[in-house]
Amino acid sequence: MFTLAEENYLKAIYHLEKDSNTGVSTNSIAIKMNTQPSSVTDMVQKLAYKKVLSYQKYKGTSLTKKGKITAANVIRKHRLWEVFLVEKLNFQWDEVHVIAEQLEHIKSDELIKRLDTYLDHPDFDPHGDPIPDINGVIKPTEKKLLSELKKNQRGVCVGVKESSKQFLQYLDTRNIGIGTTIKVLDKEEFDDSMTIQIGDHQLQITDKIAHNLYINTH
Amino acid sequence: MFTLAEENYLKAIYHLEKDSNTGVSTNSIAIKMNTQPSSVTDMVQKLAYKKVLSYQKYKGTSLTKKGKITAANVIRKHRLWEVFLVEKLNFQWDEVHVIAEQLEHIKSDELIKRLDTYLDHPDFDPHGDPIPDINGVIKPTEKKLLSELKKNQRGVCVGVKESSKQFLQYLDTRNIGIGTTIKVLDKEEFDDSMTIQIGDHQLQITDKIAHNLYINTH
DNA sequence: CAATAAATTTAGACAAGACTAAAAATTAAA
DNA sequence: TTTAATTTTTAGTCTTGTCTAAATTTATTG
Repeated sequence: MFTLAEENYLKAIYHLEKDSNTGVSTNSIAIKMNTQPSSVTDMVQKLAYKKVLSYQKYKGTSLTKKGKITAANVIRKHRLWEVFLVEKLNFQWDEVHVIAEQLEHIKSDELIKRLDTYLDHPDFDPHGDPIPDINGVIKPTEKKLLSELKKNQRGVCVGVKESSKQFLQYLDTRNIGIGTTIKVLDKEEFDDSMTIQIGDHQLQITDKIAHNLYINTH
Repeated sequence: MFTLAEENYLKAIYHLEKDSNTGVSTNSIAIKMNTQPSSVTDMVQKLAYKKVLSYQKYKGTSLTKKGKITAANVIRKHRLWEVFLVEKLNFQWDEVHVIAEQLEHIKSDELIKRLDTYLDHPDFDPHGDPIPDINGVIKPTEKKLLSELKKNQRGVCVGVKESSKQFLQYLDTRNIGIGTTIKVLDKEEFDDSMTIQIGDHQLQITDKIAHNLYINTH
């Protein structure tokens, strides 16, 4: 198993690899981890020995399959705990990161299995980021306008197109925010209005609203 | 702030002090912590410097007020998490200790405050042990037979007087076990039978049952 | 393409927390 | 009350993860 420090390095490298596509440099890891490059070199050599990443001196690193799965599992835990903190303990979505950084290192497969069940197998965390499955797989997601969703499709709100005060206020009073899960219950052909489900209550919205909300779906 | 290791020492010393009343010896800590006496000496000197315990060479240690509060807070977190694991994630009471040992070190006062609220301010953990309040105070508890409780009094099941197979099976089928919270809804003068509440359902029991269940109350 | 700049690694050190072996203090016992 | 046994502490070492400073490799640029 992996230490707390090792897990944090794996997570950082996973994220860096994700949005760069090339090998991850020592310096970029150091910046992300808020540490010195020399510390990164030490750790990276240790992790290479443990076969979770491949490494050549001066050439940067990239995670092996084992490394990716391990990292994705830490991220899975992080995001599930975030859902718990927001959905059950009523934290705001922007307050949970620091606490989830700690909770993600709790070691118990059974705990995470039960937590996932308890939260009803969420697909996204409160920031709208997808939650990897137990095998580290993240189903590909698409960012769409709510208006593009079909009847019975579900997704999570990840942003707005228009950001006028009035619109944001509209969303706020209806408890729609980043991370909110929305399901399309019905679509009216006539005027493109929709009936949507938010939490346990329904809402009728016009197509103007639906055209200005970005939704993540699988 | 305290490190994980420091918190574990404080917790161990707190427990040892509780059931001995005298100064705590280096060896007893070593045994409890599953470590070497020399390691204990090192740590105890460090903790003395931090003013959470008083220490004289060769004379053993005892926690200061600050030390006791710190230890009790770790125990508070441990027990609240145990309630969460059993009540919300449906773990068995004997499966939760190891996981709670990890969760007790999560640092966030707000988290614990909200968890406590979410669990409806429980007084006892699933083993029947009392949960200290935020100031580290444990309300004195009394172990009574269920039959001694008055109407509307609450308590938590901590053991049985009779332990025949039939009785244990009776309890099992009615979801009564160690840690189960029981509230007396009504007492019948005529035959000393009781109506009690367990979770969200009610149950009628005879005085024989009530005379064989030990209950912790405040 | 040589020289300078930037990135990376090595070497050596440190703090936390643990261990072993040996020394010192305390307690028990003959 | 002197010896023996037990407990506790000290001294020195180890591992993990970090750091600084110096050395080395790669990249850049005039």
